[in-house]
Amino acid sequence: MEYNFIEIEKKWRDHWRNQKIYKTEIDHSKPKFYVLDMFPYPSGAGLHVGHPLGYIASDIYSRYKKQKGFNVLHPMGYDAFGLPAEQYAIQTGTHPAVTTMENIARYREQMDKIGFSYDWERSFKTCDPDYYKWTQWTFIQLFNSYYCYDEQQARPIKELEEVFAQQGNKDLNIAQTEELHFTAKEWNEYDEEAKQRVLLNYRLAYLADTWVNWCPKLGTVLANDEVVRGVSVRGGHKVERKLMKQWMLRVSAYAERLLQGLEKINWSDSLKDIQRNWIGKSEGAFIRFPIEGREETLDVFTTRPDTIFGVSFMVLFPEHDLIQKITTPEQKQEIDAYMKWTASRSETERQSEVKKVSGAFTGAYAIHPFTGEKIPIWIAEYVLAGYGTGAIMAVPAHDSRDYAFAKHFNMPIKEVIAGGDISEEAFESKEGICVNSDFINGMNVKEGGRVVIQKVVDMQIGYATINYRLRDAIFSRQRYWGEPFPVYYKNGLPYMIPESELPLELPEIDKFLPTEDGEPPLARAKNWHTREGYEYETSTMPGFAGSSAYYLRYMDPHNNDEYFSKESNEYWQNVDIYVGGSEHATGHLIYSRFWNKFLYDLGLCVKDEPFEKLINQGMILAYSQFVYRILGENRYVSYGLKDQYDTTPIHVHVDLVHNGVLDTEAFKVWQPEFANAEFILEDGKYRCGSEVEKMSKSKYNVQNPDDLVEKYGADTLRMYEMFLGPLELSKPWDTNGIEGVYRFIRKFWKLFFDRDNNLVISDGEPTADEYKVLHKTIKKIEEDNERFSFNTGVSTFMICVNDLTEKRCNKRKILEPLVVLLSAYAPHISEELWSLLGNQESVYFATFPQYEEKYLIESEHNYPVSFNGKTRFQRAFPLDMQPKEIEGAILQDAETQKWLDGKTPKKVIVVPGKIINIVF
RNA sequence: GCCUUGGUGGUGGAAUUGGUAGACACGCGGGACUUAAAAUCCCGUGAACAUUGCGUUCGUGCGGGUUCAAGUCCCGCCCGAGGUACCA
Repeated sequence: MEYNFIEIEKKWRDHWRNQKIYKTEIDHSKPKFYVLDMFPYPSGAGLHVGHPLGYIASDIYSRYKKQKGFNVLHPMGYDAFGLPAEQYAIQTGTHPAVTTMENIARYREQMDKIGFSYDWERSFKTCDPDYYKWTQWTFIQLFNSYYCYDEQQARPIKELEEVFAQQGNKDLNIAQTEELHFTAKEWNEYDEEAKQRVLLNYRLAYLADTWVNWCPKLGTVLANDEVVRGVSVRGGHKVERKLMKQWMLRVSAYAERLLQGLEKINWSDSLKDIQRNWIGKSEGAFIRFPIEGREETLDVFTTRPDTIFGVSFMVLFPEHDLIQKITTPEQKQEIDAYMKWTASRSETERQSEVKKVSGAFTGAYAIHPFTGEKIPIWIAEYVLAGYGTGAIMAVPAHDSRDYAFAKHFNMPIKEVIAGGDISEEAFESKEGICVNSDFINGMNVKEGGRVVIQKVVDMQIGYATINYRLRDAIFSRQRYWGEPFPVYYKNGLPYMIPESELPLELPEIDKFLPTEDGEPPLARAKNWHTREGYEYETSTMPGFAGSSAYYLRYMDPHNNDEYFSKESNEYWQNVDIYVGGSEHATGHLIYSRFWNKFLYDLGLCVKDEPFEKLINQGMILAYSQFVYRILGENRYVSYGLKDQYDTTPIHVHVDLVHNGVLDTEAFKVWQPEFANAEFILEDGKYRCGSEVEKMSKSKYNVQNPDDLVEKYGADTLRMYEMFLGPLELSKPWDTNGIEGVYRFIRKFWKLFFDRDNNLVISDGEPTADEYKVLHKTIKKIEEDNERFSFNTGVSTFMICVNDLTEKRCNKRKILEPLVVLLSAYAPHISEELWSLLGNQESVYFATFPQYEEKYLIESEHNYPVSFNGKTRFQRAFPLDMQPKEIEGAILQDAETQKWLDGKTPKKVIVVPGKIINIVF
């Protein structure tokens, strides 16, 4: 029998589907293991070879874990709400649901061809009403909760109402939008509307006027993680700052837990660091400065209370509430002009001119709490609205931004920490001795800071506090293709529709554009909400709403009464291995952790963290190939000779190039303009130039997995994608090496057949040498699998097969375990060989082969060594050993003799610490 | 700027706790089979020198250090990739 992968793969694909081999159910007799891929957004372009990289790795691991006796949950679904389908709908009028369904069908077809072991019965897409019902449900729970810092968890808002009625909001340590003060009496006298308004200040999903990233081109607001360097991640459009009433999620309340949680999960340090930076915890002090001649105070947050004697001016962000109140008539014009100027500047402009100093003086002065000095109050763009109090005390001697500002506007720079030279630049070190600083002179920075904080506490003008960079997430999008909010409005205040009415389905509308008066597309919907006479929310939820807890839904995807059953969650717990790209570090992976922690607080799920271990697969780039056209001619010159001519490089389709050599005939046929092309060759060949770029249609470098599956088979593709290099690394796709893997697969196949392609398997007892090969392979593959090192895993197989081919080994006792071993990597061929060996059940259910140590120990580098009275199989010898040849000396104890089995080694060659060879 | 990574043959990459650096594969060169090609198989392939068998020296971005032993650990640089950036 020839190795006919087309037939074999189709046969087993059908078999797996028909027999529902990959159906997973709760099984308390086995330990669970949950392996998850980040589900894809089904785009119109289909999958290219980069997409399946992570899926193949997780599939190998799932199959491996299954073989080790775990009950493995390995699901797949689609992140189906999103901008591209909606943009397409606006252009063509095709409903996003239609586009999405088509794309999903294509994705599914492509994935099926690669032989994944997903349990497709658990699959769903985020735009299914059955699914987003629970996204909406969670939103309602967020709305009905507040966050208690003392308990470090979310609590029902009802509880808070009772507390307010009894004691007002004094001394409550809870998350809030702004600081309010009211007594129980005041609360009880509020009418319903006023109470609701106050409660919004504490809800975990709340409505507030916020400065948002508004993208006019996309017609919607964007979250911080959706904006990079002042432009939108999707499309790269300009983003403006705008004050809008938006739904927000109080993610910031969870900042500390999100930070702490990182300690107990197994993610890469770099990813944890990205999250730590994003959360941005900084310890410092809140200090209240009096303003000369006014009742209002100027509140600042600083991490350097020790530098308070170096303050030479104060700065507010340009839209700060205080500005209108404190600006003096003389300065009014200047301030107004400055505010007008900053308002006109887009986020993009601001970001690109970070180094440029600008600002204006309000004419007002703050009073230094210790010295009584007058400190001028300025406004400037470099102070941010969303961080701290939106106001700073500027200490130019010890902060480079304040330094630049002081230099530019000619303000005093006063050294208060010794150790630097402030004549040229700010001294920002946090080590040093306080000078020119009254009662903290001579103390070090830390101590000085402590004393200052103590002092402001005594004076009741401040306290030590912690600030986080993490902001609340903007949760409204002015788009159609997303989850509708289960919200209606009464007198401008939001109310949730009852849970019994969920899901609130997305209505049909005639056009997907915003309305003429700028309302989101949903405002076009007619007779949608059943509540006549009330306004309803016309925004929809952002992309991360549906993707924040989808992994929980896989545990119990068809449950219509609950998000997921208690039983299923107690069994599956959380994701053991999560595989996906690191581009989600500050978006999805923060929101998911937040969402999960909230559900944990509700008592819905048993685990506080959603993803125990995270594997980041690298991006697959592509080599683009170039030909060099001589300027103004239809002649093309080979890469090595191109410098002798005046040429332009032209992208050429990668399929026309093999190992850097252009197939000139195919090139002529490729496009009409090349039909009469002439070539200047080197060594009789046309060599192309190449460059590493992202995969893109226009660069003719996209590699489609379907083509490769057709040419080499899915098993070869799977193994080759793994063989390419370490999973985490970004690397260029290079089809050239795939032949090597293909050769290996056929070589493996040939072990089972004779010259005439008859199955010939011997039942003979393998030799010790053959066992050694097998056991070494098993041990190595197991190690490679456990650390997700599938590139070395593939190599291990190759070495083993080369070895067995040389030994002409066709013994069942060797080959059968190898088939099981290989089935995680190359399931189709393994399944075929497994059944040819006479097995009835699918190889998917076979257990991982065990090895016997007696053969293993004979492998190189593992020798029994007696040390401290124990015999171990190890490489290293005691440290005092010198390099030499030892004649029998170290192998004389009883244990070692037993292993040597009467044989006497002639000579043992060691380098210090390691045996190189034993000569018998 | 700050944080995180990484730098090994012509190429992708091995080397798990410091222990024969370059596994495995591609490419390249040579050979066998063949009328020929494809396929397959075998040999060689870090560099330099030496060469009829052993062989010698140098080699993991650069410069130092620790160690019997360093790609791996420490100190100081250089370069690349990713993240982040007026976060007070």
